[in-house]
Amino acid sequence: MTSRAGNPAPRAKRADARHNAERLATVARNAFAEHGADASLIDIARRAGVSSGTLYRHFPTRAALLAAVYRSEIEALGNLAAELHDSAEPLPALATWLRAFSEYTTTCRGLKGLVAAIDTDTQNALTSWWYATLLPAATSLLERAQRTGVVRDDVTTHQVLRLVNAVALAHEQAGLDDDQTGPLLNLIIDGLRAHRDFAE
Amino acid sequence: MTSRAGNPAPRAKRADARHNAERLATVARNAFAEHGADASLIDIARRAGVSSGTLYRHFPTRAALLAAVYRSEIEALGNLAAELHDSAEPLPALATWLRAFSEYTTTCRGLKGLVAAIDTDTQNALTSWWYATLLPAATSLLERAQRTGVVRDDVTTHQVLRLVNAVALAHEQAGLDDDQTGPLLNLIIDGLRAHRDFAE
DNA sequence: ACCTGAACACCGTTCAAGT
DNA sequence: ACCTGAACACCGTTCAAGT
Repeated sequence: MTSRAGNPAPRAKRADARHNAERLATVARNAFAEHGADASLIDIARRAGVSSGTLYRHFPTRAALLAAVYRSEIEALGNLAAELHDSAEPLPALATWLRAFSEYTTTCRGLKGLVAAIDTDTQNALTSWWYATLLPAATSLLERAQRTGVVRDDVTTHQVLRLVNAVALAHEQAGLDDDQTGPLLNLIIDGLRAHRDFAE
Repeated sequence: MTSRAGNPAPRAKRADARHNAERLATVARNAFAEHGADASLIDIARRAGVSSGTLYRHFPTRAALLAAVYRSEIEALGNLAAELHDSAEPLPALATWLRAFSEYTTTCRGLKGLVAAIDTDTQNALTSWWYATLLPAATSLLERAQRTGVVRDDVTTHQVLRLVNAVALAHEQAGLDDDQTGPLLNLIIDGLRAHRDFAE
């Protein structure tokens, strides 16, 4: 049964390996919070008390580490999308989700780096669980709003995520100060709405 | 007369120094075009046939090099703003300028890094000529549009520049493909317009 | 006045050698 | 199966020593 399962047999890790992976993840979470998604990997390994080789063994890529660190946040965003899809009107649902998404990436700085990897790493992203969680979540809300006619239909999910993430990224490196991101998010959501007249 | 001028005496450089600075700038322009604003400085020096120390002597900071490389583009944007201020209605003037700004930063990849430095480097930016060119240009158009009531008044010039630049940045690292930036810019400009009703 | 090149302090990534 | 630590190939930045 185990060997015939669809998933390629998770294959329980050895105790020490599991411990190292966990420790790396928690150290990484702090490091990302402090230095952003570009935090030094070598420093993370050092602070976790393991060699750099061990970090690479567990997390072959930076995106893999980021995804592991922010697993629960990503899943929460996935669930939120499902809830909003059932409980709110198309436009408010999308708006609320985008605001939540923005809050998450602002609170968890590293998350922005992962979202940005959607474009950088498309090859790997396509086969990763976090991509399979986040993209359909956003897509379901966006496309519904577009079908209903309340949101312009010339934008894709990729573009919207990119846009909101870009705002968060720009804000991050601007020296986070206060939550000045509100007005810009309102601007974006307003811009998303289907427009009748357009100034040229 | 020369020594009593307001500017701190440009003080003609020695011929070799001037030649090195020019060569560095042209090499840098290529490097930035190829690798973006993060292009390796050491590589630029190498390709220009000078030592890294020489690069630092002429351009003590990355932003200084970027500003030197994109001098004409920055001035062109300044002039364009003045023209549009006189020749076009508030909203179209702002929209056109933002589109031009976006085109410039897309064509000259490194320009995005300079604009981003407005936030990173505020200290130095405040005293730099490019800042004194770009910011007033954008501000004059934005504030006029706000006074006229056609653009929402809860955004600052900083925010708008940041936003447009962020879109360009995100688009750059997404693998430039085609000019997919059009729809997003339209979205932003649309969002900038003063809104009567707002969906929450 | 200007330039060179070494020096310092950092990276990411891989891979033989160990347990 | 997992880990270590050295090795390789890169950075940015500074500064004595030269011309």
